[in-house]
Amino acid sequence: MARYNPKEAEPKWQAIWQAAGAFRAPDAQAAAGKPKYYALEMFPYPSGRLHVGHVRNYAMGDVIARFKRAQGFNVLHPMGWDAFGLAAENAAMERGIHPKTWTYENIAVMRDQLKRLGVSIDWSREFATCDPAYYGRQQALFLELYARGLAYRKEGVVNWDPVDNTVLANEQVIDGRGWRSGAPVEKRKLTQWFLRITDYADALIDGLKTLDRWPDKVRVMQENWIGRSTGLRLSFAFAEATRTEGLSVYTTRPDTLYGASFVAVAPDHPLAQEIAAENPAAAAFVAECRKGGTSEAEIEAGEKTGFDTGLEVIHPFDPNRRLPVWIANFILMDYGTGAIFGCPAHDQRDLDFARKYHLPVRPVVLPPDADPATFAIGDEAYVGPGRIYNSDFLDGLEVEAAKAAAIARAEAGGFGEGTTVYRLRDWGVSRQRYWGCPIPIVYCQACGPQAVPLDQLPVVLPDDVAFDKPGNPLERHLTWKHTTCPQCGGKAERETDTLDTFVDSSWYFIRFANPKADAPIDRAASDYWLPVDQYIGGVEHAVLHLLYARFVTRALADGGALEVREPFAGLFTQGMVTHESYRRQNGDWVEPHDVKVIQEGETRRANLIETGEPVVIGDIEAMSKSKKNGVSPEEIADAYGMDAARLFVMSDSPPERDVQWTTGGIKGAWRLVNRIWDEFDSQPALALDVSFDDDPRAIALVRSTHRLIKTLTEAIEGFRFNSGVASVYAFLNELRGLPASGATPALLAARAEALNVLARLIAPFAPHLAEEAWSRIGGARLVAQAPWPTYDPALVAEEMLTLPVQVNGKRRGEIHLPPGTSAAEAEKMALADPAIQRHLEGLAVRKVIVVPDRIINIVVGPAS
RNA sequence: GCGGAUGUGGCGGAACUGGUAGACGCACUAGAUUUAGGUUCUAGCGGGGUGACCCGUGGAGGUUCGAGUCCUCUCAUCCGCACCA
Repeated sequence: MARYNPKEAEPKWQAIWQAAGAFRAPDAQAAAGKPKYYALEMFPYPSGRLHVGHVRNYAMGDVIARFKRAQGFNVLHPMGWDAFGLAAENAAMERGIHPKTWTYENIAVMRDQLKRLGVSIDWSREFATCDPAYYGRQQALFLELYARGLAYRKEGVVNWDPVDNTVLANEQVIDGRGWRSGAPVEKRKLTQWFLRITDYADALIDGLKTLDRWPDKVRVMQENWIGRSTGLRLSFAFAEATRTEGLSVYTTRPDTLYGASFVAVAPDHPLAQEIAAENPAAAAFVAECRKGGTSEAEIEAGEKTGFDTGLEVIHPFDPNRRLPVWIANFILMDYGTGAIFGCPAHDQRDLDFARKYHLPVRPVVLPPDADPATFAIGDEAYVGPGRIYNSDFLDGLEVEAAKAAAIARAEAGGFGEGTTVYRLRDWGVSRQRYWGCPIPIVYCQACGPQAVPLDQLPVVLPDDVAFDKPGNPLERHLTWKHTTCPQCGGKAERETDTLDTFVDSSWYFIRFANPKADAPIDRAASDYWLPVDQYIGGVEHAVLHLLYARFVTRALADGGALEVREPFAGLFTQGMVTHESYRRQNGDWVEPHDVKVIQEGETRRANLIETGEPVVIGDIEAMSKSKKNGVSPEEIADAYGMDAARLFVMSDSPPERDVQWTTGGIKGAWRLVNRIWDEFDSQPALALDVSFDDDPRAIALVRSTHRLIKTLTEAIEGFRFNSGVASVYAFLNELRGLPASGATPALLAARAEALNVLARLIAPFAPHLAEEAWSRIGGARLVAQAPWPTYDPALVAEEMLTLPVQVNGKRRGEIHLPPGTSAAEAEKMALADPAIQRHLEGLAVRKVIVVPDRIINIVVGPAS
């Protein structure tokens, strides 16, 4: 008996897998005949070290990959690096190390760490997005989008992060702050490159319906983000004859037009600007809005303020009515037309505004049971269904019908049209940073912007750059940006902005299909491997990365480069790894390995190991550098091995939920590793071919084994890894009750069979242990190459069932019978049971419900 | 405010399409081995009575022979979006 030694076994098997090429995905051409399976985890940013969250993420993907491989699929399970980004530049500024050096060194470290996890990756396909071989092809794709008008340049107001010194996409602004720096975002006017994602707004919404293996949450988030709404765009004519141009407003409630009591425009609206230019009071109000617009307190309070311009517009359906035109702080310039009509009775914001400025409130939608004579609006706008009244030609219509009628009238009158608007904006991809993919465009004085010819790609980043000053080093580089125009040969300058790193991650999964191809996309290879069958990562990418990737895939497919339109057929968003946090008396955070937790009965306290100083046990939170509550994979591997860590992060909570890292938990997993090993280690030589029938315990074991195959297979397929591991525990408890030696040949044979199956079943979870076990029992080749066990449905069924017997719904006894026993027979047995009879005394049986092989319920009443 | 989820022992969590609630693990208690500690093993472990009885899945109703599961209302927590017309 030897204790399992992961420190020896893990590197040993990793080397053997590598030598055997066990995880190499076949080329698409060679792959025919077998079904394919593409398992992918979101590739990491090479920050420099792996954390336990990564372990969980990659272990889950690995379970799927190994499982599918064993089931006979051609599995593609690649790995790469999302390697461009700001952190590298920050390192350059703080430590004087070149971003490239920093990045590739980090990659080397993390590759090593990943390999030590024992994840079954095809390393031959590895690449980093900062490899010129990758970003050069990305430049080619960008130019293709440019040629098709899907990439374009325009001047616009952009989100400027003053700390990171760069532009941010709308998706990267959270609560008015930069998603990385946390600094309040400023508005700036700049000329920027955009990708025309809005062209795909409908397709991206409609496509969500086909993604039935995506979490609802993510689909809903994307749908909300795109924010499609349908309504009416209509033009209000001004009462002032000097204004010939109408005021265009957008509404989703054209049915309530007769309830309009004012019109309002955003402070940034051209009309507001125009008025502000002449009217100091208006200018002051607009300035106030600008200032307050970004203040959180203002938004929180939600107070509506406005400025009456004195202008009036004519109601489009009733030329006799005039509506005042206001500038209002709650109107957004970048949604719809930046102008609205206010219907206070049926919109809460308009109501708040109307009450403040004493504007009329005129209800036009009558709730189903309300009396038109008495119905009135109080402090709450009525937004429910009903019938239109007070509305001339719309009277009597239901809301939806009235919308259609109002739109039809507006269209007929030539002053409006039914339209769809989106919240989604085009994707701004220019970043004023060095460490990113150069945008392959040059600007010529004579010819304007020109695409860099394909044969001049990649446009490579210069290495000799300095980070001693803020701003973009590419801008300051002495020679890099100076080039010639591909059109006229004259002097030209390169674009010095680089692409948002989310562009890099929008097609990497396509490149994995054939990362060596000359063309950016190998059509045959990507048609074979795509879509990704199972994508795994954190929810934090629900809108950003996942929406961009869906867009880019569609755009490329429309250009004929791809077959698939949805890149990720299945998405799984895994939970985080959390840990208790600890603080010293002075408030400093301390790391878990510096803390000793003492259990006294049911209470816990903690001390610093070194000084004995008591520390406060804090909240359970996501592991983070600032809270110092992280645990490094190295520490864990040293103490327990990677298999124990993998088992633990997958066993303690459902995969979609957070899991709390605890010492007790990892020790439990380590015990499991040893208990499994002990079973294999104590197994005598393979038993001979005997009949299991000779020993009832043997038959029982065979049945349990087959049941385990079924349970575990279904657990993996259903992403219930925690239940799967639990079933292994239960099986082991059963195995432990059986003698390993000195038993009947039948039992020994059943045991051998059980271990043969067990080694294969645990392989996805604890691959090194499984190999060690497999070799201990003389399994053929590697367990990584062994087929997934299948079960015999006949053996999965119990031989004997225990059915509860209820009397009036309360459990009063049980009977034992073989499965398939007839209802009549079961009823007879239940009624004959002495324990049951006791409860039937003096009562009349009214009804007996028998659910075969499940339960029996006897309904009784007083004897008549 | 809108949208999405989640509430089950001391803790993480099981329970397939309504059918024995608490699998499995952690922690805890007692005992055994070793004994410096840890490890390992055995037993117990929702609450109450402690006899084969009652109560129990956030709360209140309801449907059903039977509800953690379905319906209505309600409370709490978490997440996302947030003046989107």
